Amino acid sequence: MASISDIIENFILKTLGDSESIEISRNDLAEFFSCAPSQINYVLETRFTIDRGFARESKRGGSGFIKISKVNIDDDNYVRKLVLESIGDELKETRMGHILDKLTEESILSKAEADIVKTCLSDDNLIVPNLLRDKIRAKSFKGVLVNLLKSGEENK
Amino acid sequence: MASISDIIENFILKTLGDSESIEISRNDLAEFFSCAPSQINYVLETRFTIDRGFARESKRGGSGFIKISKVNIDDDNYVRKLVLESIGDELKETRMGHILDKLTEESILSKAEADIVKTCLSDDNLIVPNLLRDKIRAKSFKGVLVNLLKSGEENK
DNA sequence: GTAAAGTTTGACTGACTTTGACCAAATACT
DNA sequence: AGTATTTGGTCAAAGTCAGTCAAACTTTAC
Repeated sequence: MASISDIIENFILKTLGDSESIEISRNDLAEFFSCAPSQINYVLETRFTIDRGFARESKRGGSGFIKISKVNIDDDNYVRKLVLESIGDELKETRMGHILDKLTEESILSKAEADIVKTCLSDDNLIVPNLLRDKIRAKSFKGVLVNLLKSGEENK
Repeated sequence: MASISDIIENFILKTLGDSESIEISRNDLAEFFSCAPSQINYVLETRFTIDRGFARESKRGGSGFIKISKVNIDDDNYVRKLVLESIGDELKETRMGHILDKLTEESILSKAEADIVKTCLSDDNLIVPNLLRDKIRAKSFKGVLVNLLKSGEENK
């Protein structure tokens, strides 16, 4: 069964549709779904993240709003940023999943390729202590991304 | 005599029927059979394994689930043999390279896909002691192969 | 009859969700 | 300006699922 959070996520996605961005009212949405306002934040924080290709802005006070926009990526720069800044020395499975989904959406990787990475670097398969797992994943995943940049370079 | 585990196994098999996959609730099932929830895990771990042609996914927390899907292992004999017999518990980088080349030759994998696996599971990236490295590689690589069988099944 | 293998149980852990009390910022109205 | 009102933000507690592991029990094999 879908949770409220899932339902709200889908509602927002649908509302977003093909638009580049939308503005919502946190309180209105919360009332519409009969949930706590902070539930809206929860949905935004867990589903409309940078890794999944969204950016958020908001304003408080009278006629305040929450704006959700799609991040449009210049391929190389997105990947480069991931490698150089965003990922760091540790990477959790969930976060890698989101990034891979985004890369697939942007046709930087095929779904088959993304699935391969997910499998290779899953918690299940990386049979080592937790912290080390995240470290290996970060290193390996960045390796894949760097290769991506390299092979992209060849086709120019 | 049929143990509870056998009964649960049959129940799941029957529920699965001709479907490619089903989602169950661990707690509901446990309550239905008046057993400990972990008994469900036991059934899954002993009966719905890769070797028997099943894959599992799950989510915890509110509206969590356990998803069981079929994997057809009988189909592609080469890959199947690799998974079940040939690879074993350890796999050296060189050998994996050879296998991947073979898979590419046979058009079971694209070169890009093979390269991704090579990168993910290279000695360079798997920053752990040597023996452990080969173990991780064996497990991860077999995971990739099983997924291959699984997705092969979907395209029919 | 004993050892090994398979099964059952439950305590503990971890992941995800929901809720509400309290906080901070921006506007609207004196 | 100063204060009330209207937003949204944060955080922690409670709730809801599934995972793990080891001890106890049962069946099977020898």
